[in-house]
Amino acid sequence: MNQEHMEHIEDREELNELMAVRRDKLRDLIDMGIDPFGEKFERTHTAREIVERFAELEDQNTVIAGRIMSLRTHGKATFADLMDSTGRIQLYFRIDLLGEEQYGLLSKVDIGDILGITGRIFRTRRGEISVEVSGMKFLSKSLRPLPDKWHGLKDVDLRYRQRYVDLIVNPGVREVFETRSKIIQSIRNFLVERGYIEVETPMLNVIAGGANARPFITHHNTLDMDLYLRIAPELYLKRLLVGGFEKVFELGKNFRNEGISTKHNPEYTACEIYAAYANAADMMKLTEEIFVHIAQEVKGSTKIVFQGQEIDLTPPWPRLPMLEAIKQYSGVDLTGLSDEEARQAAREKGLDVEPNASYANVVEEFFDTFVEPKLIQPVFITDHPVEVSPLAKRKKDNPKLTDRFEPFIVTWEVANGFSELNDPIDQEYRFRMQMAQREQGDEAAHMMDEDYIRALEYGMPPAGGLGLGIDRMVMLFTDSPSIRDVLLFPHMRPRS
RNA sequence: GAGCCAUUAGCUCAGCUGGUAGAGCACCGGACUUUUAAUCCGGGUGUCCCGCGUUCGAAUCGCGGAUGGCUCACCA
Repeated sequence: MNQEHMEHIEDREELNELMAVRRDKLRDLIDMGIDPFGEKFERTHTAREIVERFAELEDQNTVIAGRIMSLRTHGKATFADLMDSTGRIQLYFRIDLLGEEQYGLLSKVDIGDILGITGRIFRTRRGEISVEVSGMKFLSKSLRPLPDKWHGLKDVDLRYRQRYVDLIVNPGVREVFETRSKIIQSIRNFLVERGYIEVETPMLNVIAGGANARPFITHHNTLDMDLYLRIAPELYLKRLLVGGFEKVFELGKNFRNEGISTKHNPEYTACEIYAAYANAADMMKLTEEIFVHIAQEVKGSTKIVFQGQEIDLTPPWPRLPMLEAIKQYSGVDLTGLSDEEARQAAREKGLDVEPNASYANVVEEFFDTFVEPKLIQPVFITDHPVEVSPLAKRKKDNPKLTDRFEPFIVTWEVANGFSELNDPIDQEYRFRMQMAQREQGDEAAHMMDEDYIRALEYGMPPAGGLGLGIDRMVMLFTDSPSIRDVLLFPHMRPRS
């Protein structure tokens, strides 16, 4: 600890009283020759182990470490709660056991300090499993006060910006992210066990393809060229099917330069899965299996509760063609209508449609207005119009529709899949249609990807593809109403 | 991007029709050797989000701005 360091401790012009007091204690510890920021510390138990295995551990010595979450001083005895990643355990300090000097150090301990503790496991008169402290070591002095021990941190702005504090004081938050980890791990295990190979494809793209979305633009200095952050890995993964991989998946982030909402974050996690020689029907079954697998692993049941509603994930989920869903929920049959007829039908139902809206636009509008808000229990919406599905195979019996599906749960689209279009000639035509839309101002329409067409020209096996929205799945399984609750550091505007 | 709402102590929140800034927790001093939202006695620690305006006087009223939440739009 050099002179400069010591001077910085004094440098507290900006500090409020609470922080100044903590720095005084820090200084006192240093003056006593105690390092407030200790080193590697070997533990013998966790808080949870001590509680769960108390019968066999009673009266034994233990070495534990964690953060002090509360202090109750009673003169010559003090109680404290120590929290580690497994839970809390009570500490009991006595002056006659520690001696005056060691016991006196407690006056330098603040809520939030990280301590290493040696002691004997016992149960207090009131029945609380505790550790009677015989030795303590400062592992990290905390220089900022923690939020209210009872009310915690509620200000959502602060919770997201200072997630580290949120995690310390709101125990449920850690559980959400533990569940998130479990979900991702169980998807990975599920796919690997079935012979899928996990791959990584570029996130810096020359062409942002595989989805309809506006991309972020970045710049490569030495190449002096702009690049896009990927909006989907789809086109790369299907190049791998051309190359001979038959079952691949990628789990990672996509970046979309779109609005932010309770269901949208600019960067989000998706899992895309491709299986050669399969089709949309196979991928729907895979979707059901994955959801059931996760539900069993994290909930132990295929019935879950989301915001008070019971959701039954037991397969099979109904398959409902989009036009039938619209007929069912709006009473209007849009099958086979011309653009003008479709616009007329929309106006009759009081929908606001652009004068040049296409049939596909009208179908989407009907779906979003009348159908989507009703889709609470799991259902596959299938057979989307070809115009909004530029990478999906057309249906054999109706080339205006595609062999595509989107599962909906609690009104959210949680995935998207289809029989992959492997005809390079039709694919080139579809890209041209997309470019026409682009020219009409649709920034989210596909860009032409000549190399992808070239890949298809070598021959891609027929395949089924599936993209899972991981964040929404985590929301569903953790009963979280906002995507920000399942992202450790959701995107926030910087504070001035 | 639009509408509505919020922003007061470290945290959670009161603060009426404009009149010297409040509580609980936390913190500081004191008492207390099995407490657990420990208790008891004493202490209020503040850029009332920022700026401008109205007024004798603004946390409070008006205008502008910042950040956040919700709804809508774009999207997954």
